[in-house]
Amino acid sequence: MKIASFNINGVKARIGALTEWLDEAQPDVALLQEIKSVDEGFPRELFEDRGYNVETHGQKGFNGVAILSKLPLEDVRRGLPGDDSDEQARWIEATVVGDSHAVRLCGLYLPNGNPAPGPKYDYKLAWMERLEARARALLADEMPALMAGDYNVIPQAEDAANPKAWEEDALYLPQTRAAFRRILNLGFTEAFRARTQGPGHYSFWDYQAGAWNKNNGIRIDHFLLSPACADLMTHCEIDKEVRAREKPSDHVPIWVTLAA
DNA sequence: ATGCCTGGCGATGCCAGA
Repeated sequence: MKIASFNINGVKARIGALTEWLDEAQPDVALLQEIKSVDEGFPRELFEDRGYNVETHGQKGFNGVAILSKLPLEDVRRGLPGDDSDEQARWIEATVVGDSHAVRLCGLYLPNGNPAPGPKYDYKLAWMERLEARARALLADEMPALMAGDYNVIPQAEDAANPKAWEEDALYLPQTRAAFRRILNLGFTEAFRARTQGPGHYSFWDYQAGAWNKNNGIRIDHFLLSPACADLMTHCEIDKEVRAREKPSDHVPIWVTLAA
């Protein structure tokens, strides 16, 4: 089972890039972030025509997440628990049943948090506390589970081409990285780092200042796997070349395969 | 030190992104 995550930076602006990638990468499941669309405006037929079931959790203008899946999506839940007043669409989860295992799939778009300090950074840290609580509950369920998406977290210096430039940034502040580590330390495996070590691996390049041409990137899109899910992982890769195409997102897809 | 580029909204520049 191939499961991909992709921050597409606007589904309507990315119809060409998104369908081209889907047709060639052929993921069984795609977790999408930043659809920037309300549910009624999501071009679901485009994906249904390709054999995908579609579940969205959108809002007007910003944010928004979706799941495309060739397998039926069961027990779909929208919104990260823990704050009923939070109106930002950043979390969706569902269960898929593979040949040998059912897997709980969570798609997330973690808040950016800039500028820090400030209310946006407070919201980011509070959101990460709620994420930790949900992560604990997923472990307690014992079903193989993963949480994938745009974490807006640079975990280590090696995950940025120029880490010095990020020292005051909400993506890399010590408190941000500590909150990310607390979730890993519950027992989650960061899929990419379980397979690939060393610097030079990125998932985002800014549109500005020639970041792509200079390979001035950061690695902020991640898959976190529960122990039962990590046991099933066979591959984890980043589709870097997607960033060089026409009218690209500023993020590229990351994917895992599971023996599920 | 700041903007660089892009999408969305909606009609004009501004906000948000990272």
